[in-house]
Amino acid sequence: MTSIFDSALLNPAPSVVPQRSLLRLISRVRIEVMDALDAELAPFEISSAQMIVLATVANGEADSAAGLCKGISYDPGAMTRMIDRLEQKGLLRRLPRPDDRRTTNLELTEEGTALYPKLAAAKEVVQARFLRGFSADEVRMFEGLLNRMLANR
Amino acid sequence: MTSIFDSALLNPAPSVVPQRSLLRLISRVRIEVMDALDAELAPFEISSAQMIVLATVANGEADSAAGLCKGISYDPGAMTRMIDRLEQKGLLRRLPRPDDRRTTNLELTEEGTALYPKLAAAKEVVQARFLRGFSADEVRMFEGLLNRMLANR
DNA sequence: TGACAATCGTTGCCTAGGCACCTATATTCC
DNA sequence: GGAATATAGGTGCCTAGGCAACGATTGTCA
Repeated sequence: MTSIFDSALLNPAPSVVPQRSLLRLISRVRIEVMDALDAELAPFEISSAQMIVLATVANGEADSAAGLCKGISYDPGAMTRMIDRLEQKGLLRRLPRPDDRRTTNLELTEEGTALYPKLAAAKEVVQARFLRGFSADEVRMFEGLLNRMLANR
Repeated sequence: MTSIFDSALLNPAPSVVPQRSLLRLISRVRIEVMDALDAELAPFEISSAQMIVLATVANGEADSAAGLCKGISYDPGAMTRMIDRLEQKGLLRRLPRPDDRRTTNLELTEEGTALYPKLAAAKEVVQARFLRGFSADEVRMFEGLLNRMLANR
């Protein structure tokens, strides 16, 4: 699950040329992390993208397609098709909402509910792997720097 | 130029829910940075992906399609078409290489050479914007943490 | 109330990367 | 030298997201 944007801003030959640009470095870290996550999720036949949706619903951060789109910056058309796929897999369910007939509520099926913890565990495995050797302070500092970048947006 | 993978690992409603996961945070930072870069490059009608290729060639980090693919983790088929596009735009040129007829050398055209500094400047603008308020030490530390993540891969 | 705007989900079309496969050429190694 | 292997680039097919447009529904407000 790797696009040129993942490796964006030039990833010189892996670990040959030193990363000179923070932007490059961030992109490169992201691609590595995501590839690792995809590999970790492969046994479940779930893509990162699908996990995102399932997790967002599982965590109660969204209960409709529109909510999902807002929450994770996703195209509504793409989301329709994404939900189709997850429904076909039997992990997610669309429910009519009586008080607003434009919207359909989303909820995990029993199967989806059963699967999700395994997906979340896979994510934790990947995260822990990449953070090997980081102290709690370093993780906090890292988060702080990333959040400051976001705030600068 | 934003995919769900960009926002991967759940980006809760922007700046509403605190980012709890480093993975999320990295993905979110990347998407913001890339969106900003795309916006900055828009006047030149160049995508981030195209800039990556141009920059890699301009910096002498690759001079063939295969070199580009290795350097930035890109699919050969996609690269063929990418180069097609850049050639159509008159920014890049394919040249036969006498000593290896499998390969075609790549080089920027005059137009490409003229354009590239503007693209590089756009990237600097974006990077500087996101690093506002960072001390040199902080940038170094940030790079260090990212590189340690890569080393943990 | 009734016109207008906003929202929700969907669809069709376009773009673009991933993968499998192919041909041509180079390299390796017996 | 010659067969096997590797590499370079290209093509077709598939998937999937972005965008524009649409119908249905709901909200706004004059």
